[in-house]
Amino acid sequence: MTVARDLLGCILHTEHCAARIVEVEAYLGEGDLAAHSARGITPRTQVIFGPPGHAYVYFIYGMYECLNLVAEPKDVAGCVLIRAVEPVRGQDLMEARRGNRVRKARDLTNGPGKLTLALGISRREHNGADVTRRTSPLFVTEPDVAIAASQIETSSRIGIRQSTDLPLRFFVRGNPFVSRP
DNA sequence: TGGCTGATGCCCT
DNA sequence: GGGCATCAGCCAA
Repeated sequence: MTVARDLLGCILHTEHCAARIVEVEAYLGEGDLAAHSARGITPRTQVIFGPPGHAYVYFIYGMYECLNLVAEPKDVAGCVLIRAVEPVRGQDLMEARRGNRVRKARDLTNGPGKLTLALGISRREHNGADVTRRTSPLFVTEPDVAIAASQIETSSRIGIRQSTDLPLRFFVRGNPFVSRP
């Protein structure tokens, strides 16, 4: 939960692109039925139970991939879903990868499935990547512009059917790339 | 502007 | 075989 808030403002880097994280959701280990880790270790969820600072990329609804960052020590479940980012570098490439249908700038990366497409993130190439190393195909660096605590807004999580009441979604107030206010 | 729906593949029971 | 941490397009107002 603390990690989730700290990730706001951080910069996510892939090979040719960089983007600022503006919306996240925390998924806890115990008692959080909405989390993929709720039923223990499976082939899909083993990364979540590994060391922190690694990427958990999963496939959903038959066509989208979503990016999480593992937040808890080894053997403890807990991760942060990256829900929206603001492009910083490589915007042309993001547009090319998203296709010509994108009309407004914010539609490029204002959702978990959209940002993985735009940044070129996939299970095959990025699941399990160590995001603390600059040599990694996917890594995170400190904020270029600090996000004040007063700018962080909290809400319940989006798109889930279990544990819908927990206040575990965090986003930057007023940022146009946030998926929903 | 907001609500509904089809697309589509994988994971787990 | 059911359900899913989604998205874009369509429709009614």
